[in-house]
Amino acid sequence: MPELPEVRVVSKFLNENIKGKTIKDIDIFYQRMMSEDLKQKLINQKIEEIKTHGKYIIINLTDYHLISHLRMEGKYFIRSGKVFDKHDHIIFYIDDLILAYNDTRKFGTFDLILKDQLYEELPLKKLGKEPFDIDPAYFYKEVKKRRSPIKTLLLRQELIAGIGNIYADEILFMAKVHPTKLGVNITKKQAEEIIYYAKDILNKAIKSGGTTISSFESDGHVGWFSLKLNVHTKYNEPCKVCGTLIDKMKIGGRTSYFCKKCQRK
DNA sequence: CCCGTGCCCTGGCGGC
DNA sequence: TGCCGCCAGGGCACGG
Repeated sequence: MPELPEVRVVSKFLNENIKGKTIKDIDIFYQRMMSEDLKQKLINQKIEEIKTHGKYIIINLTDYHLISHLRMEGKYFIRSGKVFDKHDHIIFYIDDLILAYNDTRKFGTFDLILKDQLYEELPLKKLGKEPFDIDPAYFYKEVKKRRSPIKTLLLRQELIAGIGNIYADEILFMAKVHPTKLGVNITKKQAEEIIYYAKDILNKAIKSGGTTISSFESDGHVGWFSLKLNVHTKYNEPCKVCGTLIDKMKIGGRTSYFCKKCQRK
C-alpha cells in the first residue's frame, strides 16, 4: 500500500522516464477512472515535472496539474509494446514511450486541476503538511484539541500528510505510544517523539525504495522495507524489544498492531 | 466540530 | 476440488 515513501519512489521513477516529454494519446480501458473530457485536455500537454505531497503524485503539465493517487495498489509500468496486463486501466502514449497505470482494485484516482489552482481545489485543498515540514508544536496543539485516538489522528491527511496504516503503527511503536491513547491526552514529549520517528521511519523507507506488503513495485523493483517492520502484520509474533506477543485491534475501522507492554496509554 | 458507516474493487483465504 | 462469504484499505459523502 503506497504511502509517502512509496509515492516518492514512484515520482522519482516518473521524473527519470517521462519528464520533458509530451502526452500524445491516451487509452482508457476502465471508463470510471478517467473521463473523455479529462483525456482530451491531457493530449498535447508537456510534462514539466513530477512532484509529490503526502500520498499524492502531482504531474505538472503545460496548463494543468494531473493529480494521481495510487490508493492501495496503483502502479506505473513502462510497456515495451501494445501488450497489456489485465489490470492496466489507463495507457499514456508519451512521445516514444508507453506508460501503463495498473491497479488491481481500481481504487486509484486522477484529478485535473488548472495550473496555479493546485491548492484552491480538492483533493489538495485541505491537505496538511508532511512530517518533514510540520512544526511539532503545531502538531501537539492540534492533537490536544481532539478526543480521537492518536492512531486515527495520524491517518488524518488534513492534519499530517503522507502517513498510512502501516507507518502509523510503526511510528507509534517507536514512539512507545499506545494507538488508542486520545489526542487530548498526548504529552508534548510524545507529540515530539511521534514527529521525530515519523521523519526517521519515512526517510529510511524512502532510502530503501519503499515498502511491500503485497504488491508495491516500481520500475520492476520490489521494495524491501517490509522486512524491517516491527509491528504491522506481526500479530502474535514476539515484540522485538520485550518479547510480548504483538496485539491487534480495530481502531477507527483500521486494523492496528502494537505491543501492549512497550506502548503505554 | 465530532463520530461512524457505506461505497468503490479484486484477490486471497478460511470454512465446509 | 470448488464455491461462498468475508476481509483488506484511502478518501470522501452522508447522516446523526
